[in-house]
Order: sequence, then C-alpha cells, then structure tokens
Amino acid sequence: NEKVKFDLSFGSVREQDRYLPIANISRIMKRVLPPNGKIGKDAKDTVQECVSEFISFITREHIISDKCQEEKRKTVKGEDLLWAMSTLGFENYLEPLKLYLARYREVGYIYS
Amino acid sequence: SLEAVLKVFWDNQWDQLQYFTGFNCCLALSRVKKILKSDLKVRISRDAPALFSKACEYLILELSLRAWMHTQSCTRQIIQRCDVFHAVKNSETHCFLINLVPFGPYCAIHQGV
Amino acid sequence: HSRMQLPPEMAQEPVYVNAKQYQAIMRRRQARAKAELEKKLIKSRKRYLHESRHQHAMRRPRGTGGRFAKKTNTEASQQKDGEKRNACATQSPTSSHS
DNA sequence: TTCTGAGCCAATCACCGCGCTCGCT
DNA sequence: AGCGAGCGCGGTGATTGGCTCAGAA
Repeated sequence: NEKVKFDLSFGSVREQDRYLPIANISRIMKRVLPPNGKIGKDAKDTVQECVSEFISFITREHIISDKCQEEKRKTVKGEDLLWAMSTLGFENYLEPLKLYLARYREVGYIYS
Repeated sequence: SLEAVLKVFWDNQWDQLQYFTGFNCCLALSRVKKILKSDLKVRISRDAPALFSKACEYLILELSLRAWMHTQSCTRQIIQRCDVFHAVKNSETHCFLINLVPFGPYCAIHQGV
Repeated sequence: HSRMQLPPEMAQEPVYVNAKQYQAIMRRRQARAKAELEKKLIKSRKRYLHESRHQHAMRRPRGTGGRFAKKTNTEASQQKDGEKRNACATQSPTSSHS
C-alpha cells in the first residue's frame, strides 16, 4: 500500500532493493579510518553504488562467460563466483574467501 | 607507502579470518541475494550471498583505505567522492568501477593531485 | 603493468584499466547504454526511503542541539494511555466524551 | 577568512533470518 | 536422495532530521 504509493519514481526497482543499507556501508568504511576520520555523504553513496556494481560485475561475467547460457536454470554456486573473481583480477580475495566459505559451511548449516 | 599499507591490510584480514569464531555477517544476506537476482533470472545457491557478503566487505574496506590515503595526501580529514574516484582510477582491481564514479564539478580542483 | 586503454565514454582524459577486466567492462558499458536507451536508469536519489520513518523522525522529541532525546516516562505512559483509550473506544463505541 | 555539511542521538517499523512446505532435478 | 524458491512469523537494527562546529573551500 504505502510502498506502491511512493514508488512511482520512474525506476522499476526501489532504492532499498538495489543497494545494501547505507548504515552498514558507512560502518564498514569507518573501520579503516582513525577515530577522527570522517566520510562525506556523497562518498558513502558512491561506495554503496560500487558494491552493487561489484556484485553485478562478477555475477554477470560468470553467467555470460561459461556454459550457463545453454544450460538454462543453472544455479550460481560459490565456487563458480570464486573462479569468476580469479579471472577478473581479484586474486587477493581468493584465499580469504575460500577459508571464509569453508567456515561458513561448518557453522552455518551442517546439522539436520 | 600505499603498497605497504595494503599488504598490512590483507595480512590483518587473513589473521582475523584464522582467529575468528562464530559467523558474523555485517551485510544483509537477503539484500545481497536480491541484488544478485536483479541481474538475470537465475537460481542462487545458499552460500553465494554469504560469500558475496564477505567479498563486499573486503571491497568496501580496501576501497575506503585507498580513498583515505588520497584524502590524507590532500591533508583533509573527510573522505570525499573525488577520493573514491582516485582510488578507483589508480587500482588494478577496482578500475571496473570507473564509469560509476563521475567526478563532481566541485572536486575538479583535486583532479591533478 | 597489463593495462588497456578504455574508449572514452564522454569527453575526458584517456583511462587505462586492468586487461583482465577490459572485456567485462565493455559488456557492462553496452548493457548500461541499452538500459539508458530504454529509460530504465534511476537518476536521482530520494530524500528519504520510507514515509513512515520520516514521520517518525519528525515527531520525535529532541534535546537541545537537535539530537534525538530519550522518551520520558511521562510520554511513555501517555502513549500507553492513548493506546488503551483507543482500544477501549473501538470496543465500546458509546463511551466517548461529551 | 567564510560558511557548508557530517556526526550526534535513539524509537519505531520495514525487513532480515529462520523454519517450513513444495517443486524441480 | 538433495537443494532452492516462496511464504509466514517473530525479532530487530536501519532509518531518520535539527543543531553545532570541524573543516572544506
């Protein structure tokens, strides 16, 4: 009701659905700053847009590049995304993300 | 000195991963999944949002660190959009964002720095 | 060292990018150009995201300096009282004042 | 020097996570 | 068998603006 009423802004997707929450972005950015460091509002917005672009960049590259096009309805797996990152120059991310993925599978959902 | 700072940064990230206990997710997994699905109609595995959550965290941290380096080189205390632009333009891994970070007109004075 | 020059999108200085990302960047550019042609791009941001949260912030009590203040016991009891009265009014329609 | 604009505070409520069922492979 | 989409239900932290002075210009 309220959502539809105020989402007549000619974009089809709402801002809340295209970006991660700005408060989380800001909190993570502050982690690399000294206590007296500040962040401009437009810098926060820019990084917020960069994060969404990053997700789309990796995902679209994976979907387009490999055989996922012929095989319809394939599911995007974590290992595929790691491979896509390695081909796009994110070598620094690989090893930490592998370890993080292993840890997540340990504690996240192993019980049933 | 930027290279040294970045090396320290990645070493710290690796150490924190080794000693971390429990699963702390500081970015909403459902929101990450929504952004993933907005691109193509495709099925998303359960761990893909978690992986991207951490990857986005690294992206934000490294981008902010590089931007802060430029902020300091200009003897400022507030990260502005032009600092993010400088970080993107001078980074091998972040230059794919170059089209998203237009230079604000009021930032033109920092373009040559 | 393996950097490739990106075709300038607007009038700007030449931009060099990681060779590993060059093809993907070009594909992303084409997708954005197509989206812009279809008028699907969002240009400006809203001043706030939710009308209800905007109203909530606007009618909240503020201390000196414009900061949000803690809700006082008086206001809490007044709000609870109002809720109770509201519920009572819905239950018994003839119990309103004069 | 002038004067813009980011941090500060915390209460609501939109949304996040989780468990569930159902359909697909 | 396994695995993800979709839905409903609590629980909760992101959202939010007026004023001040740090600090951009």
